[in-house]
Amino acid sequence: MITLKELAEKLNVSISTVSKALNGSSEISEKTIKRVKELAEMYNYKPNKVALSLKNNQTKTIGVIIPNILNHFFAKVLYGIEKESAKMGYSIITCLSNESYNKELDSLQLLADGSVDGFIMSIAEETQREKKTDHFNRILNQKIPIVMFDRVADEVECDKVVIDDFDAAYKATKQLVNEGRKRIMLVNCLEDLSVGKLRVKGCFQAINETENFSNELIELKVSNIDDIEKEIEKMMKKYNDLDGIISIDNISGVVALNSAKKHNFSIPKALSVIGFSDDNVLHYTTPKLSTITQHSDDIGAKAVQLLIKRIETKEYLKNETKTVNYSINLRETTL
Amino acid sequence: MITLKELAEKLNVSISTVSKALNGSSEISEKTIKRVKELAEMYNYKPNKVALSLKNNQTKTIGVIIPNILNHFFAKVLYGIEKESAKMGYSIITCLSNESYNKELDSLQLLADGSVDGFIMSIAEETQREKKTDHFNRILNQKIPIVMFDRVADEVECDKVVIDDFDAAYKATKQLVNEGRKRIMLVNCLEDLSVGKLRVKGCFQAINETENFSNELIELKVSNIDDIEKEIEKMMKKYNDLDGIISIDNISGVVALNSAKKHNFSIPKALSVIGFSDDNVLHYTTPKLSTITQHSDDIGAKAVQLLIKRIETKEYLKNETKTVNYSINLRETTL
DNA sequence: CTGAAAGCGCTAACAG
DNA sequence: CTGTTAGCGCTTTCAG
Repeated sequence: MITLKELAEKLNVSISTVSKALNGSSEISEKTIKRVKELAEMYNYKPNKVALSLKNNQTKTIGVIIPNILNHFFAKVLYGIEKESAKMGYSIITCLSNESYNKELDSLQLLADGSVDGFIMSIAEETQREKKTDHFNRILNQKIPIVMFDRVADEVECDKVVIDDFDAAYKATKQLVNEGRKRIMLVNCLEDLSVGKLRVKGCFQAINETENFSNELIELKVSNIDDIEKEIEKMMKKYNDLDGIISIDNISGVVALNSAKKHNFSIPKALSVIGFSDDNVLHYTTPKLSTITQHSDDIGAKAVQLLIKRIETKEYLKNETKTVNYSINLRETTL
Repeated sequence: MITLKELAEKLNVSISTVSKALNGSSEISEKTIKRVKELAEMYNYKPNKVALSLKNNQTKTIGVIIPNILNHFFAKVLYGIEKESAKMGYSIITCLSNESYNKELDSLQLLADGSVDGFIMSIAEETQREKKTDHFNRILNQKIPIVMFDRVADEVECDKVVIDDFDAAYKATKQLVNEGRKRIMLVNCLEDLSVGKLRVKGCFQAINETENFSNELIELKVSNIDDIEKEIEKMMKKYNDLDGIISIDNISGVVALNSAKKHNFSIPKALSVIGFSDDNVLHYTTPKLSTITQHSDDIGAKAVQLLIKRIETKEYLKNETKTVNYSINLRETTL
């Protein structure tokens, strides 16, 4: 890596002349500019990013904190974040909280030492369960903006990107009701999460609106994802007249579908299944699972746009919450 | 964010005194150290990372380039990389090449401006198909170390982390042969990749070793992952006496299993299926898929260890290739 | 048109 | 024990 100083020496001009020439300043003669640029090209000069960051007091880097990268939803949001950031000339530093409050806290503090210009994050499960928010406010007080997506904290004053989780779950349940399903199982692995609560509310709302309460919603809460298959099978044995399943997370819809097949439910004739997800699960199921599709990459892209706007305008009041569209894809597991 | 200078002013001492006190230098009196540390604590002083990077000429940051984050294998490697890096006090800047040579090139050049101390990467499909390696050597010439994993370029002199792909595929095929399978389909979606070539070789080796060539291996090459289901089904119609399937990538084993069930193959009685993967696919299949398990997080961790060793010893000769163990998990789709 | 100098935040050699 | 100074690589104001 060659520096301005070294270029200056080779050219017998001053450092500042080289700097100005490279930036095409009108203070410098055409001839000098050309000479400088040629040599710079030859030595493949690139301004040192760290020095620029120090000088400009901005790193053009975004800190991203993901609760669980093995969840396809978050992987796809990250995909969206990276793509949009690159387009806007920003890099991303990625930290994984692995659902731990302490790891989330560490990551936030670590990167708040001047490493990043702002954060994009989804809150760790432990943090939401224990309702911790002080660490967010400390960062915000340092004038480092945060954009939260998916799992957000309403009490924290920052930008947010979400889908209308209540409405999505409501519509999905409504679909089952309209198909004439009477005994619907709600598989809930997201009990402690903000999104989970909204989705459950949406499901119950749809059921409560049915005439003379003829429809039943049986909620299966699963706290440990590893138990999910066992728990679902238990329910299928207990309620052998199930005719609908709605899963509000990324995985359990697929598991429920497989279990239902194993128990010889005819799908979708006798039993409908609908899950949350984006499209990748399609590779894994027959028949193809009907889903609420979240457009996770759009969520990531929107978060980047909000954050960069905030960084570049330095406008720290008036927070925005952007709602990204979802879509309902009825495929082969609904009527 | 408070700076040394500001602390110094408040304390009426010089900047260097504050710096030394904070670092517990023996040059400074106990009393001053205490005074300084208390104030620093109070104002939550943290040394500016960018300034440190500039001074020390090292960023404590690793550039990670991933071809496809939506592939669970890479997500899990990233998980391993992040975890190990954090443990070692490094951050990671993540770029996604999305299998594109240009994006890979851009990411490499972008971060080689002093943003990172080294790279961990797996090569983009396009790069491997077109056999491009110059861009790696340019980075290496700048004395920035690279560790490649999974998809590696043998011609490039750098550290590498792989599994014994040949052997893994060989053993998996051998398993089917030993079960008495005679007509085995090899599903190959990795035709252009270094790992794919090794695995295919391993499969054929196992077949060629059988007595009087009684076993047949039918290779199905699929270049576009979206066609995979269609192509597999086509083969199942064409060869209705298939009795074994080996898939050398992460996804197609599951797809093949689902298709086989749809075509009423009795599994594993009439047909065995074995795939590459790590454990997540288990959530998605009944019966549970037998797999070659790659321990992807170990691959990531090993890569970090190699890279940091290289960074901190500044020893640029003698490259290492580490082979990470795999395991064969025979579950419910093999005898 | 070109150069000297200051400063971003920090460390460390050297002077006092 | 404390302070001054130079320097990491760069931009930018100001002087020439």
